Amino acid sequence: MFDPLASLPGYLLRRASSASLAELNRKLAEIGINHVDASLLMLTGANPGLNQSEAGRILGIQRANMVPLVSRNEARGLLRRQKLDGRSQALFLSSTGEDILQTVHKIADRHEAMLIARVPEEMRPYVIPILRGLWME
Amino acid sequence: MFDPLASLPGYLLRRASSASLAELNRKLAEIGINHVDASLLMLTGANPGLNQSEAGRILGIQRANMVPLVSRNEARGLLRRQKLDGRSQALFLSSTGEDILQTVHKIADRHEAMLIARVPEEMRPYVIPILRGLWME
DNA sequence: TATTGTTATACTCTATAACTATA
DNA sequence: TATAGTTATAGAGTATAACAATA
Repeated sequence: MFDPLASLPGYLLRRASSASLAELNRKLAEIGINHVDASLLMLTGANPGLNQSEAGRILGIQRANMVPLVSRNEARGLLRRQKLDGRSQALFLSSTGEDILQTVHKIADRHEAMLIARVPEEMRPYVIPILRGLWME
Repeated sequence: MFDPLASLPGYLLRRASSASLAELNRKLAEIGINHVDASLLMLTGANPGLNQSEAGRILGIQRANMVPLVSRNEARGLLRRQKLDGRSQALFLSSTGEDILQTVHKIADRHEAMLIARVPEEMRPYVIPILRGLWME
């Protein structure tokens, strides 16, 4: 059985991404969130007060889809919204959110370490530059 | 604005994969198929007569989800099914399927070349080994 | 007993269009 | 006019459970 896809970077990218995501979501399920929630918490933790649309642009999530994402994390008590002006609202972590973010970082670090460990040591310095290159928009 | 996700291989993997996939699907739309159809055609072209479940296992697609995938490509006249024994059926490309596969290969080659071109030249030899490493199952 | 193909279904993710309120 | 947030909805992708027929 020959797999002609196994030498295509685009295909490998998709399979690697999907496997990594599934594994990360299994880990994050322990604290009741998924990888999208985690990315929003990490972004908000690093940029308190950014607004919802900015967060969406950085995360590649459309305005309309930010609504249920922010709402459920607010409902969980992890995020809060604060009116910036009449139309935009700033996002902040609650104190519970700050605590959860520590755990998120631990889980993410463990996950990233597991990923990188699968790459031969001499190639590891190239992982991030290569992935940044492949991520074209 | 600081993006703490931009240095996480797992996150870069996801964003790179999603951007690459969207671009590939735009190209494949010209011939009326998507990346999953393309992967099935390529696999079947390389392994005529493999059965539906085998194809699903290699492509990471569940049995149940192979049904509509194979059906629509059969309905398009690209694939045909042939009874192997009472329960399994072998997959083959039709002659139209063989023709379309040539175009698929051209599109895929163009896509992969575009991807790889975005990686600094001295790092290109590491792209496939790194992605294979990151693809853990 | 395990496997193949199938159906039906539910759930998540993402995309689009339209609306309001505001800058 | 352009932007922020929102609602509603449609489509695609994926996951699960169950079933019949067959190895």
